[in-house]
Amino acid sequence: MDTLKIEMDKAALILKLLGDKTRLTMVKILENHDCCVCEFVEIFKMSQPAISQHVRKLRDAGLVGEERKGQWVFYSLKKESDYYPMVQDILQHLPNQDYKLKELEEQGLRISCC
Amino acid sequence: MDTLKIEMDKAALILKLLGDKTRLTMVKILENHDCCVCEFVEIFKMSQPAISQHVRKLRDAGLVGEERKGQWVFYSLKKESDYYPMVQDILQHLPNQDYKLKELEEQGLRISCC
DNA sequence: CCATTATATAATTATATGCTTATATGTCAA
DNA sequence: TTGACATATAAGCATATAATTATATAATGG
Repeated sequence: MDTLKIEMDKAALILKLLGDKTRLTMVKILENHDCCVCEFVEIFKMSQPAISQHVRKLRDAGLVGEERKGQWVFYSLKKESDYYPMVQDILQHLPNQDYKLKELEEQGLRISCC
Repeated sequence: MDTLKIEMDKAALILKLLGDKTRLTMVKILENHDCCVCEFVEIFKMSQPAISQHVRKLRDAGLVGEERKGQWVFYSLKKESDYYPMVQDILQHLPNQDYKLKELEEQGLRISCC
């Protein structure tokens, strides 16, 4: 048991963040694929500001990083985060969400810039 | 990867439950020791109803079980829960909380009935 | 039965959260 | 520069959450 420990306060904050179906699904998707905001808008059938606010919380906690590519901002899981090992352990218990991206591709809505 | 998967909705609910410092600490303590409400009251310096409401949420989710022993009701982690494997994976990232029970014992407040 | 101790529940309140609408910022292409 | 598209931010509102106080239930021991 030489895993790095996370302070209880911080762990609770991270779990609260992940304790929202939208954000949890976002993170699960980001496990395998980077995504931009407009893709999430399509996937979750949710307004752009709502999505923006969710990813901001994930970013503020250091769970995801952002990278601008032209008009788009792509989000990715930050594997360097102190919390990443715990997040990974959580994600492995969740069903793969790739089908959501597949649906996007079929509709021609997947962004593959650059 | 043959771990049983948890539906996203349910996983989010469990994570939200654990996304509270008090409940998260309770569960971490219960990992090693059963506890009764009055012990939690001492540990968290919190009112009895507040504690009661927290453990109720954990019980409603099936994360903990209760067993009456005389005047006391002891709570324990339910290892049979579908969520237990995920919970276990989370707990391993948290610092041991046994010192909280040690403090109780030193004050003679640990309940060891039966 | 009564008093004490432990726990649960109900009602209330303050704060947190997540969404909406409106608006601002940023990039691209004509 | 202007218009279109992508994203971010701010303000407002409705609901959820966690605490408190008051009260109810349950077990124990005189």
